[in-house]
Amino acid sequence: MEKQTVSVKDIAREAGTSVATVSRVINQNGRFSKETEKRVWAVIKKYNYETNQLARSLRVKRSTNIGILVPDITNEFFSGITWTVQRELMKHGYMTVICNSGEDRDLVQKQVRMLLGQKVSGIIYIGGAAITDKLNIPTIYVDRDPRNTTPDLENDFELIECDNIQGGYLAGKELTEKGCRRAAYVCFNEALSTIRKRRQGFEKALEEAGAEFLPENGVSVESVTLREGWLATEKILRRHPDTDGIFYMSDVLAIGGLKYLRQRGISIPEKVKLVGFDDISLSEIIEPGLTTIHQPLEEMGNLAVERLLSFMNDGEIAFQHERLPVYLVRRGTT
Amino acid sequence: MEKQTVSVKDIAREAGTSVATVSRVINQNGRFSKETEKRVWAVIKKYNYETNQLARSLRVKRSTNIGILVPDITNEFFSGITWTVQRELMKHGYMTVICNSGEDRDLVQKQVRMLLGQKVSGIIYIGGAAITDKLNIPTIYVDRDPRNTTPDLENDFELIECDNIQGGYLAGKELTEKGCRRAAYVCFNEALSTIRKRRQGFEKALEEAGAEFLPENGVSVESVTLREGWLATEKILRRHPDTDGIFYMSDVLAIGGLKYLRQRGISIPEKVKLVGFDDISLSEIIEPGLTTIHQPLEEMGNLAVERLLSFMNDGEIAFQHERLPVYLVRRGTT
DNA sequence: TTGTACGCGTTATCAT
DNA sequence: ATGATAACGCGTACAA
Repeated sequence: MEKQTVSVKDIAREAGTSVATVSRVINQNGRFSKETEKRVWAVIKKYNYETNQLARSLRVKRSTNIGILVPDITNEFFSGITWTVQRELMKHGYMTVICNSGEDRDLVQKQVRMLLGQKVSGIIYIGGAAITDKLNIPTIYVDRDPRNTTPDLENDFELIECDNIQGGYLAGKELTEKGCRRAAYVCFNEALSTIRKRRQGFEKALEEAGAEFLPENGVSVESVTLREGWLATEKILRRHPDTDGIFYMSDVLAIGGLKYLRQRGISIPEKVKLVGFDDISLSEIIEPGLTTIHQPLEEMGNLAVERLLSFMNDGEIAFQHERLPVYLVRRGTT
Repeated sequence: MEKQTVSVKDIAREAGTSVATVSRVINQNGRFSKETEKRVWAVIKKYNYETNQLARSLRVKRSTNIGILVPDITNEFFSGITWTVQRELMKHGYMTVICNSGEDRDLVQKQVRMLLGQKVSGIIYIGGAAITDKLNIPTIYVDRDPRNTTPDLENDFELIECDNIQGGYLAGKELTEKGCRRAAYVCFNEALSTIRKRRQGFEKALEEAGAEFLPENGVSVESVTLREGWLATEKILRRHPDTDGIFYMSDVLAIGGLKYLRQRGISIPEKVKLVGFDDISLSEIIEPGLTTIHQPLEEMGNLAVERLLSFMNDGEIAFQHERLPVYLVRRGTT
């Protein structure tokens, strides 16, 4: 074992001064002579002292940590936005605590409690569903609208989302314009605001085009994985072999579906056309390239941080709901 | 604003007892009457009290948090192993603080300091390169051997890695057995133990097969992205148009390379054969399926947690270096 | 069974 | 410019 945790007291003793002075030097508060400062720094270096953040946060009643809640870190969309947020927060001197829930509602609760117990000064809640308590610290919701699952929330919360309705609409429009008459969709959790809005826009587009829309042509999967996309596609084509277009509400699902169609020798886009959502990097790489709805991931992350900072610093609480535009990226599946 | 943070003192007052009793009830220590326990719990519920982890950890000198350091959360290999570790730690009552460094050395240092300042009880260091200080708390290194970059470390550290030499060897063997005579490789950071070992095994296989190996046929990329894989492949083929096999030390790079070859109309595997490393889910989905070296991601994560727990609890420090077996997954690129 | 009082490592206030 | 000391919220030894 090395030496036990060295504290300001140790530094003070060694530097022949008091703890108050050491603290002042460290935080560059108050005044002190150049000479003692030198001495203090020297001892700090010598003992490799690091201030105990626990004690510090306890004392000042706030930490310099921000919590990020994310539903599925293995999905590139979420890991990408998480990374953006973390990088941006860092520029402003904040450390980031990433909590992955794996879409587990109970776990989210535990994680929220941990973050609160840890006295983080803010929370960025990506894919913010399934929280029951209203948070009393600065919080920015990103991607999913929490109102469905958090009854306490009225409109007094900040939300950064993309235009999901428009996204769904663009997807539907692309399919019908390319000739689809019997389109289906694959969604994830129907309770999520993102999913509902995307479907809403999708249905509107089909309706406008006078395309037949079979409500039972929607399939909901258990989790967002390639395999689930594969299975969902199989289910759809088994039920309605004449399906000529599928809208997947996540690129990961779409790519799984693409795989199924290729294995079955079903030609894309001639026989079946596909549109995804998110525009993750794979979508460009896969063959044929996946036509999809691009989400402005970076902008969402940056805006979230910007809002959180002004929330925390200026205390500004506008409770804005920002809706960022999306656009269609046309590739080989339509 | 809601009520300010409620503490044990508040609970004690309201329950008509002392702080000591409240604390005992919460932690189920010592003895107390069933009756007072009831009363205390009731008040706790009523005020929605949550213990301040900062204060608690400060007092008991240890937290129930574990830090995870990971170099690139957007890479499925790392996010997958991170998720496994987190899930497993949770089962044992530990919360997890994920720190993504984006392969930034300076950032890693900052994050380590934060974790230490946060008094985490342990650290799982995935892809553990670029740390200068020796950690004085239970630490398990996963994937990368830290000795190259952490001079202080002799052999007194725990490491969980896969058999990288064997992996490289299997890759080289596969290529030569399928007829490659002029193979190249694409690596990431040549200083990393994983990379060096993979290359070592690869070269050995080529040598055994009597295949020509051009040292300058290795390309090192700046970051592990699809784009970098694409560029590296272009570079290789421009330099040596007769290259007939490429070993990518990460699936992400390989898939980027695959894309390049398809765009150039170079037939796979007839003209050029490819082998990747990691076996991420994309590798199975892509067309043609990527032949790659499978890393036992789950086992690595589980073992890391197991070791960390015995390190922390039993104080058992065997400083073992575990090397888990890998195997080749043959798909369409060879 | 329960309460009092101290200490964990910091920072901030008030003296000096 | 510097030092003594209270306070942050909690756990626990000791006393009752």
